[in-house]
Amino acid sequence: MREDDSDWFARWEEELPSPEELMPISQSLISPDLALAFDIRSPNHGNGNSNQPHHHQTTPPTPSQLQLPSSQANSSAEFAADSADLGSGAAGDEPARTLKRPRLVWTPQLHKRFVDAVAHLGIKNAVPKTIMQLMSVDGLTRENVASHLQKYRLYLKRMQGLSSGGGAGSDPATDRLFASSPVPAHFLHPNRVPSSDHFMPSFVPIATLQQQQQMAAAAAAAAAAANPHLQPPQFHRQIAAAHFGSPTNGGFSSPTNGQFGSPTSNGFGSPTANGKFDPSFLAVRQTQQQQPIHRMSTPSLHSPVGNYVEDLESANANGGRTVLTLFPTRDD
DNA sequence: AGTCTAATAT
DNA sequence: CATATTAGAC
Repeated sequence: MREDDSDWFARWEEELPSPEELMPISQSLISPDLALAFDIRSPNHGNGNSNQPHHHQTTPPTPSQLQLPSSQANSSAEFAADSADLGSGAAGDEPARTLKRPRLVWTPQLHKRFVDAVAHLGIKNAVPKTIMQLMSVDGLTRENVASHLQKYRLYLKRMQGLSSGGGAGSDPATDRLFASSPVPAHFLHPNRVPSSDHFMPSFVPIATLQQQQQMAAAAAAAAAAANPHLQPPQFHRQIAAAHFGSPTNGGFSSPTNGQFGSPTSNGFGSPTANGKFDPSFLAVRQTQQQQPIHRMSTPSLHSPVGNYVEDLESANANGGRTVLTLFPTRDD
C-alpha cells in the first residue's frame, strides 16, 4: 500500500516539468496577438532566468514551442497588419485581427458621402448598417457610422430648433463639418417625405478607405497632402491604391449587397412599405482603380467638382495616436 | 439574434 | 472635442 504510494509519487515528481518547460506552455496559453492586444509583455523581460531557449537546438521547434520571430521589437510594431480585412473578417490569419483599428476621421468628403447616403435612403431607412452599405467605404464599420449618425442627428435637431426659434448663432468648429455639406431639405422637415427619389445623387463606387498605418505610406501620403496644388488629385489615389489596394485584394471578392430585395424579411421596421430604393446604385466594395466616373450628388446645388478623390492617410494626431483619414482635397 | 440608440468613456 | 465603446431597448 504505502510502497505503492511512494512509487507513484516518485514518478509524479519526476515527471514534473521543469520551470523552463512550463514557461513556453503558459505563454502559449496567451496567444501572441491577444497578448499584444492587451499590451502584455513577455515575462522574460528583465529576469536573469530567461525562459527563451537560446541554444536549445537539440530539439527542433515543435509547433507548441514556436516563438514569434520577435513579434514586436519594442517600439513601433503595434500594428503589423498590412492586410486590411477588418470588415470582412475572412481571409486573414495574421495575428492582427484583434488589434484595434485607428481612429476614423470624418473628413468633409467622407461626411458628404454619409449625408448623401442618408438622403438617398430617407430618414426611415437611414440606419447605420444601411448607410454603411450605401457608402461602401472600405474599412468603414457600422459603429463608425452609428457614432457619426448620432452626432449628425444632434446637429440636425439643433438646426431645426435654431431655424424655428431664431436663436443665437452657433458655429463652433463642430458644426463646420456638418455645414460643409448641404443638408437636404427634408432632413429638417420630418413631415415632408421626399416622394421623389429620382433626384438622388449617384454614388461613386470608390472604396479606398483602409485601416492600417504604414509609416512609409503615411509619409508619402502626407507629403502629397502637404502640397495638393502641386500634384493632381489622382496622384493621391495612386499612392493609396498602390500601397493599400493591391496587397489586400483578395478580401472583397464577394460583394455585400443585394439584401434589399426582401421587404419584410430583413427586419426593417415597417413591413408595409419597403424597397423604395434601387439596389442598382448600391456600390460594391472594391479596391480597384476605377476610372474617373464620378458624377456628383445634389442636383441643383453647387457642384464643386474635383474633390472626390477620397484617400486615406494615417497621421499622428497627438502622442502617437494614429488616426485614419481620407484626405480632404478641399473644402466642399 | 441581430441591430439601433442613448449614454458614457477615452 | 471627436470618436469609440458599452448598455440597454427593440
